[in-house]
Amino acid sequence: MNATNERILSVSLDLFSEKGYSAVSIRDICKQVQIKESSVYYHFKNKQAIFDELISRFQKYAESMMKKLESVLNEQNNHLGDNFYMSVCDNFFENYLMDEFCNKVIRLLLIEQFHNAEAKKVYDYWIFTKPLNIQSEVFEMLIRMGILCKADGKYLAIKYYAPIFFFAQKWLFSGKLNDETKNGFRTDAYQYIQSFFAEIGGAYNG
Amino acid sequence: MNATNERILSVSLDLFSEKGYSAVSIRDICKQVQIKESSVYYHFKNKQAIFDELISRFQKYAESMMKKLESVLNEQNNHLGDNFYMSVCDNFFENYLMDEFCNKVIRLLLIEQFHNAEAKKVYDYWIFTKPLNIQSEVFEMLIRMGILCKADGKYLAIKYYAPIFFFAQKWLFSGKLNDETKNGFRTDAYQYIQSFFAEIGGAYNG
Amino acid sequence: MNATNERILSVSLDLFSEKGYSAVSIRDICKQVQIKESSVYYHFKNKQAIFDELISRFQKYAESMMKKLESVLNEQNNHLGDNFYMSVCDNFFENYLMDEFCNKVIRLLLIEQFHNAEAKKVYDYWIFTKPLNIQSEVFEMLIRMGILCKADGKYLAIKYYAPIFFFAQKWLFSGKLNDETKNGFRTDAYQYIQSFFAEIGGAYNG
Amino acid sequence: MNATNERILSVSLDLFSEKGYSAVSIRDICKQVQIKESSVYYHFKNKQAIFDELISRFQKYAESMMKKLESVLNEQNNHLGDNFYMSVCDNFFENYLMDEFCNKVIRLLLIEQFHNAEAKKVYDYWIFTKPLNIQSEVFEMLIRMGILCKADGKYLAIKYYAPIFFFAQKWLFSGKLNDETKNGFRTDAYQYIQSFFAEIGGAYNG
DNA sequence: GATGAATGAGTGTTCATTCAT
DNA sequence: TATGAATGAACACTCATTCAT
Repeated sequence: MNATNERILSVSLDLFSEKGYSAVSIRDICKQVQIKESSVYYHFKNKQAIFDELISRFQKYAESMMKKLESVLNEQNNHLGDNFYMSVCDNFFENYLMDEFCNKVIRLLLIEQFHNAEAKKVYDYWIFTKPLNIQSEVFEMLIRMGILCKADGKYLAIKYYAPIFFFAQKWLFSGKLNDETKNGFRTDAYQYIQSFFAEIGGAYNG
Repeated sequence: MNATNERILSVSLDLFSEKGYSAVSIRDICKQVQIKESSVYYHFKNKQAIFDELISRFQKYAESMMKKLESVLNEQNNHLGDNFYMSVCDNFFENYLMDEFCNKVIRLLLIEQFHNAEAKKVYDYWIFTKPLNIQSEVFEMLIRMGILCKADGKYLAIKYYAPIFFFAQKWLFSGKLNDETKNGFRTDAYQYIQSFFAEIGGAYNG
Repeated sequence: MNATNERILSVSLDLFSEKGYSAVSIRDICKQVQIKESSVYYHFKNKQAIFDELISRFQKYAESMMKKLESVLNEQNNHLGDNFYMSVCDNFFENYLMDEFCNKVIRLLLIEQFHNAEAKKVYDYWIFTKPLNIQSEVFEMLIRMGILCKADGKYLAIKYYAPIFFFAQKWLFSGKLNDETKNGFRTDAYQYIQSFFAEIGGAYNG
Repeated sequence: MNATNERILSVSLDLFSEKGYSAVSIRDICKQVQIKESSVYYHFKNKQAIFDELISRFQKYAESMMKKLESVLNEQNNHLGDNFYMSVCDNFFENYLMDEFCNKVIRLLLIEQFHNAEAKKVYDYWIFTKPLNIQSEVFEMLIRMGILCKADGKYLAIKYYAPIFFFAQKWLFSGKLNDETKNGFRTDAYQYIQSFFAEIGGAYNG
């Protein structure tokens, strides 16, 4: 559990998510892990492999997260479960955007998207495309059920998601993540969601 | 105008805004400017000074831009001029977010905010704080005039600005800026603004 | 026989004879032997010891080879046995220059003579000095027997051996050793030998 | 003339020709040139570029050498000039095999042919193919003129060249090149040539 | 017999910067 | 104004080797 392997990954993620991949040297990592530089290469083929492993783990985690969200959606057949929407939000906020590991990887991707085409693809998919798709599904379901009258679920999703994304940038992905910033985000986000659904038709059963 | 001085700045901005400050070497810059590396140091104290000059120029430009916007606001005393709001938007979009020079600097700040505390401060101020302040003033004015009934101008401003920011990220600050991306942004943004004001109370006189 | 010990030696010789001692890493060897790098050090003190063992085995083999050749010579007392000379050549070609193991070691020595004084000594002895000495003995015997009239057996030996050496370089020590290259060598070498003895006085009883 | 540029090349050639390309580090070179390691990269793109430049210069030199030899051949129309053959030999020995620069490059190629396919090609061409071609031309000319009766100029060339090559290996390409080794080579080579032409038909007009 | 883990010494290379000319 | 030449500090990475298990 405290294997060197994992310590390298953990320290690397910490540093990468603060300064970006290329601004962190193997020396920097080793200083914190308390091993010599050459030892890193016993555990990882090269610096890139550390990055890749982090991204790969993140993708596995994100995949399972999103699957869970989608299964919650699919369970709502004809009538909405109590607080079903809240549970989707909670999961997405607490176990994704504010999850210790996820938050750091997203931060890292946020930085690296500018240097690294692959990182950009991953970032776009897991921060834009995928969450928006799920959001669209939610709205389309609400429309199908006659709860929302608006026709275009996709555009609604963007409109809904943009402020969430905005608050996330403001609170969660700049500076350190701590209880204060987490609460800042929660307050802004939930307040916004409430007023959004109030406007849209009172469908929000909170 | 074709002074070496300016050519260094121009090439640097091009490269910095594509790959970030530290991913661009003096070599890279000189290759494009067609001078030798040592020559750079006749014109600038060091690499950082090139960056600083770019940021300084941007800030001067942004300052005058924002002053112009505020003066437009202050001219609207008791009754709104025709298309006053449109002119604020147009200016902000065309001469700021989509202005060749501004767009590149913002891109650069977007990248550098993660490595450089000063860059973060500048980015936050000119992309979040300042535009939101102006937006707030607009909404508060509309509320004062009785055109909007909503009480919280600041919150309204965020809600309004977030999707603009979102569309800007999507169209204007990833990949090259060209007519296609500009039009993509205009379409999304103006459509959103229209529906926003439609919901808020028909105050949008477009 | 399938002992790790032997597999290390075999793989090492293969690689050394292709790329030279220092261009082959312990990693490379272990990849092919399918053991971990640290395991090598159970069997050999260090990398050099692998090399040394190969050379030592080669020297033992060469020594016995040369002794056999000399005993063939010594058996020819007053009258030459049928095909005696042919048998010397055949042995030298087939069981030395073209022997799988010998060929690889000679290749290795050929490469290493430039980096390693000891290797140079071994190479010179077993490729030049010793073969030339035996050759000299042959010619001196032929002169003693009155078959050849030329006085200087040593110079004759060099003149005789040089093209053999040349053909060996051309066919046997560049690129892979296979039936095609072996036959190329045999053809050139035997044709040359025939014409050599034809010129020298018809002493070649083939 | 004492430009760093040239000093790097000169020292590199010295070291490369002694120990081979990869056994010589940039550090080794810099120690002798008395510059810092990073300075090398002002003059050459990388280590390989030093090697390439040396080979390129050698090839230019060899090309002009061989052209000169061929022009000597072409001048002999119907009757052989006095000592024409001697002049070909002298040139080839003194200005090629024993030329300070050439000798070192050939040594280097001799070593590198085993690690480097390109080096092998260059070595084979300038040490085997090209000299043998010229030698063949000589013999074919002598045959055309009726001075030699042997029909196969090519085979004759190999037979003639092999001992030269052998003596070169023995005297010129192992250990340092100095007056002693040069004289050793000259003695062996000229003695051999004399006896070769004596056997072949007295065509040697020395 | 074999290996997981670690390491010191070294390799080629990049980079921002300096300074005399 | 511009540049040729040089450099110190850093960087990612390789390699032979050691040692406890």
